[in-house]
Amino acid sequence: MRLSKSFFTTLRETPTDAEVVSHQLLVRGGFIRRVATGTYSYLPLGWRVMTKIMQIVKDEMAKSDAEELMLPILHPAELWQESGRWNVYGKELMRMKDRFDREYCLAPTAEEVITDLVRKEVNSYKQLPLNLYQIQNKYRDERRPRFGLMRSREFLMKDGYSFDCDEAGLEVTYQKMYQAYCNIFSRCGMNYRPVEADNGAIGGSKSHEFMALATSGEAEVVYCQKCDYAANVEQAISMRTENESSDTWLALKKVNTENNKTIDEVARFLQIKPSKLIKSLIYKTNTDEFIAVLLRGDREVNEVKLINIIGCLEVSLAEEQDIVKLIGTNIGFIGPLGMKNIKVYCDFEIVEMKNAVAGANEFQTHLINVNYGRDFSADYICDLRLVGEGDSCPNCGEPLTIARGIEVGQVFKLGTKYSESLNANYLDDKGVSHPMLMGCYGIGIGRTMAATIEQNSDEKGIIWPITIAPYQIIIVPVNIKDTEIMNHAENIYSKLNIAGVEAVLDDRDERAGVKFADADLIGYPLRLTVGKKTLTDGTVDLKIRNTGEEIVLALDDIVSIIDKKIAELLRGSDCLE
RNA sequence: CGGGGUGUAGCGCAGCUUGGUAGCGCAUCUGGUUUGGGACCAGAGGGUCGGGGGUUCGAAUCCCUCCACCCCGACCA
Repeated sequence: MRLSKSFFTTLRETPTDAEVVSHQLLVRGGFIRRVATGTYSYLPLGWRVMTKIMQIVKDEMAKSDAEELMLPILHPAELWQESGRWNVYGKELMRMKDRFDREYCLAPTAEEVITDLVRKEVNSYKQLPLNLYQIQNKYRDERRPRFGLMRSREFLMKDGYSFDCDEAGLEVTYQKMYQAYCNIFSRCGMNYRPVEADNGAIGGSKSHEFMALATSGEAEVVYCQKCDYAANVEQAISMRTENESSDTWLALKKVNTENNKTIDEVARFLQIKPSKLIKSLIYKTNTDEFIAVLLRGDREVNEVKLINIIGCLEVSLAEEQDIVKLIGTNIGFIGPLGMKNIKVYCDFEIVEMKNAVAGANEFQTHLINVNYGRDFSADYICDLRLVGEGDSCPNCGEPLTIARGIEVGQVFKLGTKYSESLNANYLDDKGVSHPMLMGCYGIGIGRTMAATIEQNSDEKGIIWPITIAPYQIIIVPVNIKDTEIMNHAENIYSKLNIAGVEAVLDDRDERAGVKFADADLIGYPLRLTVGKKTLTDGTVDLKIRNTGEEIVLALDDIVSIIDKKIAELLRGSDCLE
């Protein structure tokens, strides 16, 4: 490609509406342009990167026996009603009607359509397993699209779906996809970590997310530096603390705590640690049911765990007026003793606590020497706490670390969730009908591109890993009006093309400084400068973007040395974890 | 959906308080001089001041109302 002929523009200034580096650099470098909130056009440069990522995906899918197909974006409401998700998915589902008032949605994911396809075509165990995928736009009416390509309403996603005869088969497929995803993100030069994840609205039994580690990430990841434990904080568990003391139960006592309501206030007032308190919270579910949650004073509730345990869709802290009506006391003095007409969910740690402090369900009053088993009980004892930095790893007991991450991919075991609701069955070798075991596997292509930039940039611009760079090398003739220099540049350009190197020639009538600045901004891994030295010494300068290293090359060595450098960079990206 | 903020040329902004018919830098176009890290000189083009309504002799500026966009808050690729 010659830049003079290319649809290519860069901005000198950072657009004010872009907050994170990936968004800023994608816009400044002329990779994307916004069309409306959460929707973007991909300019030629951006689309080249997207295509590179897709090619890696396709390559790894082919190696894992997954076949590519193409499903529609426009889905009829009937299929979503059949699976039950038409009502469950909520406002994120983009819904529309045609001229006859028939209802449709724009696909946020495609379990319904693929399951419908497979149930009609597959009857026998002999046709299984199947692993199918597509790469196509998806639509989610996000509450708040932001950060450019990181969270948009329309986005390109690779979504794959597998169909197996039984649990064992699904496990094999799942592991294959897991490995394929590791390969894909490694080849994209990404610093990522697979973590245990919640299944969320898609449902199913087992799931891993692939997190690109980045401070701008919206997700929190918990991991152990000693062993391989890693999980989304929503899902993370920690080793249960042992019974801290062998204290004997003391007599229950009531104390006046004046106007001290919060855990910190009460702890300070009574001169005890927050961990000696029992935190009592009242939640309201999406079906307007109230429940109580008991947690150690220094812990936070993991609402995702709570939702999964209750089996509802949403929870929120109850309003004070509802609490007064229900419990008979104000926020700040709620406690587990004498709680009636309300289900109590109690964290494991509460059971271990000795002589704790809790609200007395009485204004300005707390109870001391509260003990589980003697003074109160709960309807459910379960793990409800949000894991924090320094908690013990559930596998090895070492302190856990928390980091931020961008979710670039996720693999799910769906089991029979969709095959049962949509009747996707097969006959086994005895003629008995069974529902198929499904898995689904997604990668955000644009998000992968953005996450790569979050991890690879400097003050000058992007530093693409060579595997997904829009071009491998840019040739910069310092002055295009000097025909000798231009002849050399053209000559080198065509030689590199013949050698199969992805090269771009900056033949714009610009000063060298402008071209260098643009090359740094775009992030080409290699840059070759052709100038006066080429005429006098017969040499060109090769600059490596990620190291800043500069090499002087003789004209005759260009192709061989560049081949070698590219091979080196390719090896480098494979070595990343 | 709440809270906060912004809309003036392709991009970044000033002007608005105190109404008088729009300006700066970059980019673009023409000519010239330059040419290894975002050149210089001279000239030029480009805006229904987010939309609509109102007040006024007169509105970018004051009032009303819509709209768009961005940022912060219990969600997903």
